[in-house]
Amino acid sequence: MEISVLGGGFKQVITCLSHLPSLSSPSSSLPSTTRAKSSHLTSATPPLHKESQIEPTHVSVTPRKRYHSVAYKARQSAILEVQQSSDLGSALARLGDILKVQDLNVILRHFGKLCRWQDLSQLFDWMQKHEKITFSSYSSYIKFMGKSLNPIKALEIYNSIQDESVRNNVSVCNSVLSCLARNGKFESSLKLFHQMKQDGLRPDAVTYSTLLAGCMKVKHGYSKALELVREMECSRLPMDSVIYGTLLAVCASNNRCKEAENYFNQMKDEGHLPNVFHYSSLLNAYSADGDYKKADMLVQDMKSAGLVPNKVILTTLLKVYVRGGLFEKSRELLAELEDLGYAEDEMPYCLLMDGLAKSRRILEAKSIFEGMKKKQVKSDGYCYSIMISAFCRGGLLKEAKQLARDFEATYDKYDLVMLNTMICAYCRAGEMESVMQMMRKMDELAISPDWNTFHILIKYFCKEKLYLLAYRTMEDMHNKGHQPEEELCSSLISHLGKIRAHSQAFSVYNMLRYSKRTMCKALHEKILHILVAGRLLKDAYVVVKDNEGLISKPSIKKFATAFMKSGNVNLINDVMKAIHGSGYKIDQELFQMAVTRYIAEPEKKELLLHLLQWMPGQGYVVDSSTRNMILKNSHLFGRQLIAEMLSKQHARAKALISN
DNA sequence: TTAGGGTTAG
Repeated sequence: MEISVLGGGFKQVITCLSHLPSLSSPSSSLPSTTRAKSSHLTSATPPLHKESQIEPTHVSVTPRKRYHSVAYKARQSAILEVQQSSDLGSALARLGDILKVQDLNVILRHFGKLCRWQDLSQLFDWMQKHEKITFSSYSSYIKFMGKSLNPIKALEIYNSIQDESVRNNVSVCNSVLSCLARNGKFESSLKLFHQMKQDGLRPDAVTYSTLLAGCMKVKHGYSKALELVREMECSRLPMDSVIYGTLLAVCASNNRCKEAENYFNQMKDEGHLPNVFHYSSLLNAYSADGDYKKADMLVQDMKSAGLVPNKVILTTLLKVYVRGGLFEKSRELLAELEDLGYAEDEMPYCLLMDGLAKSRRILEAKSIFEGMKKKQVKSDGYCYSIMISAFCRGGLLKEAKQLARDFEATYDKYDLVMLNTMICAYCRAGEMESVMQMMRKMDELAISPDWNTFHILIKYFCKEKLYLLAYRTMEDMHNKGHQPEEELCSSLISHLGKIRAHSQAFSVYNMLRYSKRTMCKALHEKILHILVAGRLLKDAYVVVKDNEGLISKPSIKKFATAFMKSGNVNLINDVMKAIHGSGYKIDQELFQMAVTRYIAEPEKKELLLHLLQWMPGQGYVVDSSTRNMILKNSHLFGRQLIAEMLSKQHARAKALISN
């Protein structure tokens, strides 16, 4: 009955196939609607080859291919049997001989599409073992490895390929590169790409498209993308609409608004029609600087081209309006989103609330929040975190606290953003107990505060004069890979200095020093004072040595005096050289102190002799009282040597005077 | 006959 609505060709195929028991069953089990839908297969255009191999029942609808050889039918039936078998191993043992490589590839792709990773690997291993494998087997298998998030395995497979023609096959290479790029290993994929080219790969447009897609998620992605585009141009590979799409997305994610616009126009000039995604990327680029005039024009242009703005387009437009401070227009657009059923979750509301809050229009944000709660919009708590921050920002701490409590009562699940928000709210409200409670919760969930929250916590602890707690928090922050702001470090260093936590102060100084941030000069001097006060003279020496020319003379004098008095005697000469090197003119008092230390420790006589020898070369000579002191104790050092050195210094002094 | 892209919102 159903068959009568179909063309005669299809009817005949059904009749013909029904002779084969294994093939007739899937077809007859189709519901009648599905069969009716399949009627397009009776049209003159043959179905995709791909499809025909996976579903042999739909094969050969064109009259020319209506009848197949027995061997062909046997293969098709074997493909189905292997695909449906519950014991792949035995199915392959039974049917492997009938199946050609291309049949096995069909099965391989079938498993991949259905995410049957176990079967996929088992089949691939079998194919390798029986040497029934082609480059397309590798290409498909590696692609699916990438989808199953196993880039290491994919790379292993690729590296194990011995046959050079397969290794350099462009589609195999593209698969590997795509697999690395999509699994966040963009740098590795670029490296491999260069290696592949050296080994003989001739990249095609797909190769470049793959690599360009990787540029989206990385830092400096835009400049990398430009390099790739230039390389493409040099190889005379034409741009197509896919590549333009990728490029636009790269521009958008790197805030390259002007460039996105240029590519968009270039694309149109070359005759490629932009689709919703192209528009969306460009619109997203506009949203970065809130250019609502351009955004409006673009959406208009899109409509004239016959495209209907979808949820993403309209939400992005809302973002543009919010960024541009057009709150009235934003409200109207939000209403439109609601009418279209595009505001079923909290996101568009949050966008607007956040924008209002950032413009200090807290009460307006609050009214949006209340409106969305009244409408019972689906929320996972994000709107709470926005409003709690908003209340904090507006100094409405009571409201913030109340909302935090509401949130705690409604949701028992905390996520990173919420915990950060709550900690910030409680810090602002001065609720130490609640802050600690939230921190414990973070600990339990193995979540760590974000950069901003760390700052707020540290500032809060400083305000409460809990400097050691602030220090431990900063240490934690540093260990988690965050770089604290210089100003915060500087103030914590001062506080720690005041409570005589000298080594902790030095540790904060070092966190800053070994980060890539620039440091203001005064900080070196500040830490130097703290270290000197704490008698951490060796550390102080390192600070002086590492910051030649950045420390004032009085500070150097203070340090040097402290060092000569009680620093490590073995480093006295080094300190002399360091302060001289930083342009400080060493005075007699310091020399006298140094000599006194050496006299007290005669076993260090080599050091004294070294100092005396070094002095004249730098224009220094000992004064008479130091000289007398040395002479008085010269038996400790060897009279002859001392006499020689002092006479050298004397000669130098005379020369200096006559000059 | 194999490989490629993409949108919003922490």
